[in-house]
Amino acid sequence: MSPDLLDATFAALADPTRRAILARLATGEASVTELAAPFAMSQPAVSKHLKVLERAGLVSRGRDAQRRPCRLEARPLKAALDWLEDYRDYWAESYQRLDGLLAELQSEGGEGRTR
Amino acid sequence: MSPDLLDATFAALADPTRRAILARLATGEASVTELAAPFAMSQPAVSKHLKVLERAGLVSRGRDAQRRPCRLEARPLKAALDWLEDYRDYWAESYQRLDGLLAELQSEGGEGRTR
DNA sequence: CAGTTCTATAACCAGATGGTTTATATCGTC
DNA sequence: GACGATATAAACCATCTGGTTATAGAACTG
Repeated sequence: MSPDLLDATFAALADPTRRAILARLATGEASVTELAAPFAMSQPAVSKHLKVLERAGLVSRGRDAQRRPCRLEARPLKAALDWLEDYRDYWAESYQRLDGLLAELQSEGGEGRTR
Repeated sequence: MSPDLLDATFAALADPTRRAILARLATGEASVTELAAPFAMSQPAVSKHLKVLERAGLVSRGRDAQRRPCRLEARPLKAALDWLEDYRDYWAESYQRLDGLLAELQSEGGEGRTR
């Protein structure tokens, strides 16, 4: 997976408002105003959060008259989870068995990116 | 788990440099300069990244003479993974069976936080 | 067509982030 | 005690983030 998408996904998840939005969307589609209702913040603020979620591919949007219903897209969540799975051995069992882990990690490890 | 810790954990993971550092630490303890070597950035920049990881509880540090060896702490990774697990049903199987999910999500969903 | 509702955009602001360079502290060695 | 190596801290800067208010667009309703 492209690192940039992982970046965007983890960044999107690093905000409690956005996690709450995802939680709400797990119960079904919702419009922007429906999503904004529980929060003590303006509607444009929620629209911005939705854009962040959209950029990460976590939310897609439809069209229903003047409403733009939001739907949860879980594929990036799976990618994030897959990344985390590589570290499962660290809190499980014997703190050993990191054999298969290394090969997987090296692919991103030696990048030398500047940012 | 406290939302702030989840915030810090996901935010820490949203940077490829920091993920690479964690990958390196999965192979064992390392000093700051060892960690900085693969990257095209100054050593203080890496120290800053380490501070972010430390704040998220993902890295702990020891003392070995003038070296401050870093060690991976995976517990926050488990917390992040646990959060993601709640959405597993979304990419698996039938896109149904979200029953048990709701109760779990409601705890964070209705916060109404401002930031 | 006028008004209302839903959403997006623009302009602005404070604070965080990610990097830099320079300086300072800590520790072992000679 | 001076030097070299390791790491932190400080000051600075550009950009991003998360919020605001105000405005504009898009689509239904009377």
